[in-house]
Amino acid sequence: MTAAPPRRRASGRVTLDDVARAADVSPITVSRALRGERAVDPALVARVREAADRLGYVPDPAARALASRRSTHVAVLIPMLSNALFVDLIEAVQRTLRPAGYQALIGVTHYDDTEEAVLLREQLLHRPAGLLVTGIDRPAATRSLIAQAGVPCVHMMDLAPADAGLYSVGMSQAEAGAAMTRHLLARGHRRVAFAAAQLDPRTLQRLQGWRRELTAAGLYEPTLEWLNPAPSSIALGGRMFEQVIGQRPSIDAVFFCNDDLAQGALLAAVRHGIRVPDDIAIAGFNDLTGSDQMVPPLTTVRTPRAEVGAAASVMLLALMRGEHVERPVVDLGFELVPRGSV
Amino acid sequence: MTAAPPRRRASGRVTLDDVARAADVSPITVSRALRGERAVDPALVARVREAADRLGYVPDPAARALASRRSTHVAVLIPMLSNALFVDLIEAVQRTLRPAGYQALIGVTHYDDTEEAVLLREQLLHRPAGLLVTGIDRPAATRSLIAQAGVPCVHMMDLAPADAGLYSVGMSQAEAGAAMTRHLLARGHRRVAFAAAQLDPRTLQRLQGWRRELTAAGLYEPTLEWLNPAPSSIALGGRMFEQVIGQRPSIDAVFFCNDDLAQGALLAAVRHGIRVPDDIAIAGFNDLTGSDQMVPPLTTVRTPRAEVGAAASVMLLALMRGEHVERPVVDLGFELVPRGSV
DNA sequence: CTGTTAGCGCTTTCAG
DNA sequence: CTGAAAGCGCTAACAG
Repeated sequence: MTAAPPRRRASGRVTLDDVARAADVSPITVSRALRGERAVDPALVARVREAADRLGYVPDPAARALASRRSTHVAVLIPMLSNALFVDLIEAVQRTLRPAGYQALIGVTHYDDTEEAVLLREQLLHRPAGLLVTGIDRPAATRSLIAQAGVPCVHMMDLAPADAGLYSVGMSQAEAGAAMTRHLLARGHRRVAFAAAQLDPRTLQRLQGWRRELTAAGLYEPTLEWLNPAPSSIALGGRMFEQVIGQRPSIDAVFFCNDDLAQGALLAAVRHGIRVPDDIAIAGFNDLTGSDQMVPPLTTVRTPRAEVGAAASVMLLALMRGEHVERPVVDLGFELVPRGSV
Repeated sequence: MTAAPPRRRASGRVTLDDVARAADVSPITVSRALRGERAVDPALVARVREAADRLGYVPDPAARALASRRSTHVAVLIPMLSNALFVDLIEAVQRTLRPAGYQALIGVTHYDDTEEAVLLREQLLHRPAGLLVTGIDRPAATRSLIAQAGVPCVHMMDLAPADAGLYSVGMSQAEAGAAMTRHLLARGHRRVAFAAAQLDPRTLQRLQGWRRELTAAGLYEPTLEWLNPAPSSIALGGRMFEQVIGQRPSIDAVFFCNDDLAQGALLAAVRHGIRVPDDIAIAGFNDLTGSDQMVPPLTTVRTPRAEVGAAASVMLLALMRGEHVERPVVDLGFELVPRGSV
């Protein structure tokens, strides 16, 4: 009785075994040599490397994921791609993760907690090696989903409390809001409105910063708050600005929570022949593309999103290697950018 | 000599075998029932489904990819995330692919053929189930890389020649460029410049459309072309506009290849006190966010990128299922949007 | 229509 | 420091 003829599904692909045979070592040694895991004789490593290069060997991610229960994917959750802020963030993340052999899986939550939870669950099935999420505030269920996943996670664009046991790279949104408010006050503005859309957690923190400073100056009034849960956009900024000047002509400055709103306001001002900053000052947030080209150029706060994306990725890379991270909370600060609109 | 005791690495995960045991069928039947592949007795399907649901079974993508040599990933290659056009495209792609169980792997080429080839090679290692790329024109090496990959591919935002054997969903960039040019001529403009940045293939096709119409009208002159290979941006649009009016005051209209350039030009015009369209008309392309808010509102061409993303994904879905696609080339057209700037 | 068997290509576990 | 054996969880191939 001879054994049934082997029916191979030969893929034509160069496998670890091929390399092992070529280098005359066992497959596991190839695996270890190539991954740099455990100590392997330098001479063997060189031989294996040479053979792998010669044969054009490339590890199969699926096989690797199956055997190790860990993929080369990093799930990245951001609220919105149409906010240029997150495009810069994503670009930096990709630029850092790719050379290290990781693939970013981008999930867009549309600022929706439920959608974020769904995306998270989906991504977790793919056994990502790491997780990059935007912000700290989220429902307890989602927080524990992340904690239970057993996957390292770094939070971006905000700072976790030091005792939360979370990793985060970002800046204080409240401080940034406060800084711009102080700038407006320092420039002599007294009735400083705060106009916001979307109302996501970070926006609300900026609102807190504004409130704090205005209250400290004895200038706070609830009627100075213009909050709109609709998605932020240039068009909405124009409409909100028209509301403000129509309903409260005494307001002499508007601090918009995002540059797109402020840009829309600036354009509306041009349309209505309102002089900025003489009639009214306008400030934005994030220093998005085009803000420096507005007429007048928009005073804003530059947020270090590219730096955040890069630093968060570097931190995640360390965590994925199982390394200890000295500073789990990294504050990258912000920069007030005074231009002509204030 | 007894065999070594089985050392299970029990992952705690519910596997296909668990479901098979619970439903009292063989694993392969579970596999087939759940995938709807091949005919399986409806009664068995129901039993398997019930067991799977009860146990909370979720297939492991890595195991599936390894065994079938096909993942649930779709590689999506776009030139740039900072062009809002592609954000809309990506959003539509994700919205179509995700419910069908596919994950979009986004690769950004930065309008670079080499980077595109590198990304393609990387993605192909992950054995994507499908491929979505931007545009038709690319080096022969990259084209054959795609052809050799044995993975269905749909091209977006441009139309392949009918006999190329390629799948594409988009619109004629040249026709769109021509249409805007005719509009400018119809509005009485005679010295119509074409200003472009980036100079990617689709931009150059729009240039061709403009050339054709201007030549037909006997108005073509090489000095009317303002081509700049730098990345497109609002700031660059402003600078290019200043060049045009500084060096060729006789030009009475500028057709920008993208809205961000045109927006920058419009802002520069406000800055310089140039009246648009009285002194000079300005036209854009793509109808990006904010174009309708400019002063005056920007005349542009609306490109159906969301529709393209959705239709291309639907076509790819069919191809991935191995279905025959009736119309491999789908022209979704474009729409001239006359506003105040012309 | 259902099952058996043999892998996919890699890494883990346990020894040496 | 190196290796042998045993899967990871699933599907392709080949029967029946």
